[in-house]
Amino acid sequence: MLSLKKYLTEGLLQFTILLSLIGVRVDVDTYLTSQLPPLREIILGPSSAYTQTQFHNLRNTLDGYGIHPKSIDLDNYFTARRLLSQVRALDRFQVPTTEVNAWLVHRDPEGSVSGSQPNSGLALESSSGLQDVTGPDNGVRESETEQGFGEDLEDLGAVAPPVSGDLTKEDIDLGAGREVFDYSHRQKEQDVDKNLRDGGEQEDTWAGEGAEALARNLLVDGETGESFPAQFPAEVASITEAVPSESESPALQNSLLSPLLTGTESPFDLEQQWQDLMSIMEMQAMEVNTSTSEVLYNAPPGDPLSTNYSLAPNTPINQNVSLHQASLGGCSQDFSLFSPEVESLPVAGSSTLLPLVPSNSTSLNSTFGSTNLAGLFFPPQLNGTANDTAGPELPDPLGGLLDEAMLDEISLMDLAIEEGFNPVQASQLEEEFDSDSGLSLDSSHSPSSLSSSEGSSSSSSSSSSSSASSSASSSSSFSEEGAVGYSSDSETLDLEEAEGAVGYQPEYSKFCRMSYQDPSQLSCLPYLEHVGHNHTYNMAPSALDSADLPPPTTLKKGSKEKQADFLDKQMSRDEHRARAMKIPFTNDKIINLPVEEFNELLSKYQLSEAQLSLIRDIRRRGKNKMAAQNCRKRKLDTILNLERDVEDLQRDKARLLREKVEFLRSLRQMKQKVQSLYQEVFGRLRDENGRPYSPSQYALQYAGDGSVLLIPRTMADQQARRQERKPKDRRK
DNA sequence: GGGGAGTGTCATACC
DNA sequence: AAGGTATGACACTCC
Repeated sequence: MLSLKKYLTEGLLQFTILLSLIGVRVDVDTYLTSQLPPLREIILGPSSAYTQTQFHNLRNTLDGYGIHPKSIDLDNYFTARRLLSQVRALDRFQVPTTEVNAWLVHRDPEGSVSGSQPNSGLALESSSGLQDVTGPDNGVRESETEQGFGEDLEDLGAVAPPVSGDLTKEDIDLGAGREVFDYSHRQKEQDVDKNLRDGGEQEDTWAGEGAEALARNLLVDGETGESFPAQFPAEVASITEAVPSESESPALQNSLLSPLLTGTESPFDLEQQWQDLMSIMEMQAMEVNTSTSEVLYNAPPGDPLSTNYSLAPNTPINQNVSLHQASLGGCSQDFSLFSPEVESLPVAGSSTLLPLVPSNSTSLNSTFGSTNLAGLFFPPQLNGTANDTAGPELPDPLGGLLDEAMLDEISLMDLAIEEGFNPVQASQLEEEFDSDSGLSLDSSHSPSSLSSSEGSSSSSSSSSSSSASSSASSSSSFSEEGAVGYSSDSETLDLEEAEGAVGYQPEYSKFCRMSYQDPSQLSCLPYLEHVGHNHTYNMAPSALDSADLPPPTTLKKGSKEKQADFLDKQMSRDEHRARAMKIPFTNDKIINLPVEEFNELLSKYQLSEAQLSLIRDIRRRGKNKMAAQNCRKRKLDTILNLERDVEDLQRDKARLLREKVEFLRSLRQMKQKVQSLYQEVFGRLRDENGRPYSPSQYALQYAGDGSVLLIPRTMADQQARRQERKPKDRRK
């Protein structure tokens, strides 16, 4: 992490210096928002090849800003820009495209040196990243090495059906959004959809869940809802189209793969992983959706991306564009082809856009984790053609490059999750809890404290009732204990008693009711400060009139009279009624006295039937009022607790997902080690004549007892197929 | 003037 | 059975 920061910092410095040297003002935000790389890398993870397109996007966007393509500072410039975007992505769920680093480093020399290292990781990257989406027009088949790698990929079981690009797209892209966009195309697809009902249904699920969940996220095309999975399609496309046809020797690669991949891929439900990641994104979307999504969705009609795309609908996703092409300035046709908006646009007959079909487990596998695992782990030298020419010492197929690139991507994936998700969301949530702002404040302070005080007050109410009932001096004890919700301070009591023991001070009693004997708690309840309703609407006019009659023979309207008027206004309906009916005791007592004391009190006075009825109504209503308040507080408390539980669960889920990613990374490293060992052991094997075994004819088989056997490839292939069937059968 | 929030009240069920 | 509590629904006021 520290090294990464240092790296990025240096990049930023370079970027700044370069900008000043170039003298070009660059609107970084425009770049970043128009390219939208992050989620793709997050999902694709270790597929360094796909960052190539981003690289070209960088260059393409550069065009619009007037930097000459031949500028010698271009690479530095782009590097700086990429680093800047990485920095910016640190606080979000954006994965810096470190894959670009690997690709760039090895891609540049590829034009001139590729032939010298046909089996290196370079071949892997260039094949998957450059050749993959080569459209029909683009036709330039790249080196045989790349083709061979495509075959390798296919053998990994992570390859889409070996069909033409169009058909592949038809198979994969069943997105509803696309149908909306392209009705004619949709009509054509309907027949296909019928045949692919299962896949379509599953995709509907995706459209309903994934797209909806991610509609707020950065890379979701709000119109088609496919853009987010469209990150996969990019890889699917690359992988699929990198494989023009059935492998020449499928058995060979299958057998080769079997010891390394079978059994390790199956335990993981990659679709589930994908959905988990989508969950992460979804949660992340909760954090960043507002700003970025708007930027994305509100692209102006004249958006150069869409415009460019509409002008050349058949333009393939030109991931195929090589660095060489880009450096020559041929970037105009490569416009931001990975932009989600562009990818989501309907392109009739286009074989390049391959929106993800989750139902296509193969494609899905090829897109996430395992694909990358498989693809990265596949030893290029195991390719028969390449291997036959290889020396006796099998070169490390992936080498440090692959290790580095892959681990970079994985670590970036973690970084994205940790930096983008964890701090932004989890810490934010924690901050919310800690700072207790907003609802959390209410939750921790007002509701809970209220509820606690409420509970205590309730208990104190009952206890006060019991204690009051047990105590001899009911009145005093009652006043001091403050009948729950209607307690008044001594001043109020004095006023009440001075006024003939009628009513209480509603304004203050509201506070008391809310704070339950502790008005000081109101300072913690800002949302209660404005509460000052006067619910006297149901007061009987007669009662009001009688109650509001100014005291006779008072010539002086002094402060006392004003105070009396104020109190009159503050009195509740029942208080006015009680006053009108000349009830000889306060409503507080009526309401809060224990039954025994209440009855005792009633027995002390000669009350009419109307008075008794009113008193009982007052008591009933008063108690019900408190009950309603308690009920509402409980309700609010429940909601807040549920909210907190949800947040806790979300945090737990994020943590579990991070752990899952960590496990996947460990698994990948282990696979890599196994692969290295495999290559080392196989490369050292010699037949009776001292010659190395051909990987096309032999393979190493791991036995259950830990031993390693050299067996013919055909046999290994058969075993591999058997192992492939087992998980399927288990699922059934 | 409409609508949300807060509150009181009623009816009802339950303890 | 009476009293108390819980809660949905409604009405009302205030903002």
